[in-house]
Amino acid sequence: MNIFSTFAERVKTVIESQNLAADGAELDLSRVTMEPPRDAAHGDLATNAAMVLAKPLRMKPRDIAEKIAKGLRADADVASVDVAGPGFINIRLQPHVFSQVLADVVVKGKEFGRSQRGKGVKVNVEYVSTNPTGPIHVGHTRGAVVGDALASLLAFASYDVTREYLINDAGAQIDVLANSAYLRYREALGEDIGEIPEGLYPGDYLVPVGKALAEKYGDTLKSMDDAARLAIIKPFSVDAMMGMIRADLELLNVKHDVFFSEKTMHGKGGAIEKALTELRARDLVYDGTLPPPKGELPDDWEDREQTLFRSTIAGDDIDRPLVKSDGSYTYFAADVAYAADKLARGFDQLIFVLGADHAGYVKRLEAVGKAISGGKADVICRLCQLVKLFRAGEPVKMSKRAGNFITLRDVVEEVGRDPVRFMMLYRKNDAHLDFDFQKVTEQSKDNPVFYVQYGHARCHSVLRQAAEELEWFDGTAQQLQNAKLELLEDEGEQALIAKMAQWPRVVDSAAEAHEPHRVAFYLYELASALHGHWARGKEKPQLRFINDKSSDLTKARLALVYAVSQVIASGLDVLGVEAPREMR
RNA sequence: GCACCCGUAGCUCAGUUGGAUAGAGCGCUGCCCUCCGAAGGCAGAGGCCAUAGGUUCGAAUCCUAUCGGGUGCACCA
Repeated sequence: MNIFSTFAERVKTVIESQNLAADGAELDLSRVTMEPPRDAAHGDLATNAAMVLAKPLRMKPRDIAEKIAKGLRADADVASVDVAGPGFINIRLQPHVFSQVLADVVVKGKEFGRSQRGKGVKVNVEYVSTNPTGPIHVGHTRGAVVGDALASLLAFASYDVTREYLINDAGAQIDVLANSAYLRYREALGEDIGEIPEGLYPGDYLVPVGKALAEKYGDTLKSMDDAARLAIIKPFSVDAMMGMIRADLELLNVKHDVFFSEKTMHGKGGAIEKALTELRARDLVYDGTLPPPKGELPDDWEDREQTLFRSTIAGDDIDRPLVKSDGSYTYFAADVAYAADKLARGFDQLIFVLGADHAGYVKRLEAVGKAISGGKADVICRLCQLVKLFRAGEPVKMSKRAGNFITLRDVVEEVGRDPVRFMMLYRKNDAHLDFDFQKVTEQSKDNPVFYVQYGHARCHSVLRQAAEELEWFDGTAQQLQNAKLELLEDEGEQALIAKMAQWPRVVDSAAEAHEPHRVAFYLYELASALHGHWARGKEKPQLRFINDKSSDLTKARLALVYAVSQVIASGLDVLGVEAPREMR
């Protein structure tokens, strides 16, 4: 039950029933919103309806507000309505409405808050997509977490979500990988390979790959010609790297449904060729020349006719080349074919979670999606800004020298999966983020991860305690479903219920804005409301959840505590963070 | 040179899609444990929302310009 959307609908019904427009014209009510007021003293709900309608109706906002208020007062769920400020309509609800919300949470548990926004919409979310040439670098951690959480958020808003990873297994970097692995293979056979030459990957992670090659093929690879050898080593190394990458992602609880190989689109009669032929027929691909880049000309600039994609018709700065001077496809050609493939699979939205260094690709990706789908599909790009690493306040230096870079695995193994995930989501994705190894593992209120998880654990601590102390309670939610929730009259209790009532709205708006960080901030607020109320029980023992005078009151409060635990757990689920029942 | 992102308390950041007196955490000051987890809570001080214009009933939010920080810029992946 989302009280904001239900009462927004009721306001609209009131407006329509009053025929405010003199000429009976249709009113545009799309801008009418229902929000929690900034100050809780104003009431439970506030709407801007009167101010939004002032202009089209050519009436004073406060006059409209009074009319709408009159209509709302007839609603049995409404306790009082005030018109305030420039024309806000503040609504105070009858207590039974909040009892209903709480009862709804108790019944639905973690399903409370699910939104129907995305019903019937097929969404593809692509994230991570790092090159399969080594372990995942720490720089990709944020995109991995944001992409994964965004996908979960959309799924919770009932979108039909596919989580996808593009394996860039076609380019020149795969040759480098194979050559590097070959070197390690020779090393495994007992050769002294000395320093790793410039231009090859020096990392230790290729040592086991070399050994595995030696075990499987003996020394037979050495006598082959380059082409034959590469044909064996390339897929072998890519598989090994992807195995490592998948293990890294699993460690961070990042999931994908589809791992899509770029290589499968190349070659004669492949997806790229087919896509380009088809797009040429639609005049989206043509042969032409590009204007030279403005400013400084690159040394090797060559003015030649090439195969171009008409991305400018959809807002890109220039049309983009599809074929390199050596006749092979550009990376962008693969992007085009890949987008065509996704669209052919029926996706309505293509979402890309990218690093900030890929900001330059946003326009062309959007252009590709728009051009190929004829404007029917949405392309949405979310950029993740850089993460700066700190250790106890000191910046962590990363040198690019051999093997001396920090990997995703390093970070997760040092601080744990939950702190990494939560902190990566505790910022707007396009804002810079400072990540301090020390701070994120601190078990104190300064650490939001801990603070929220502690809130969940505290709830379960109460439920455990109650199950021990009370004969009639066995700790299950079923026993709380008939609780007399109207007994929860304390302001702290009501504040908690009101906060939980916002959860469906948070899910809805976060999904719409593609901003999973809103969930993290909401959880912090909810945990804060819980901790605050808890402390009040210190000063006023009669507010404690377990009340020795009234089992009815105790039961209602246990229902409240249970509900809070469910909403926190539900939010943490979306973020992919564990909800522990006790802290250790 | 061009494009995109960012500029909010001393620090790190939110800000409900244009709404009411701009909010948290840290740090600072002063309080609260015979108590279901003090691993917590309460209160106080702290602001020209980078700057200057504009749009309107109303702007931190939208538009333009300027300043400052970041990222990227034919055929790389």
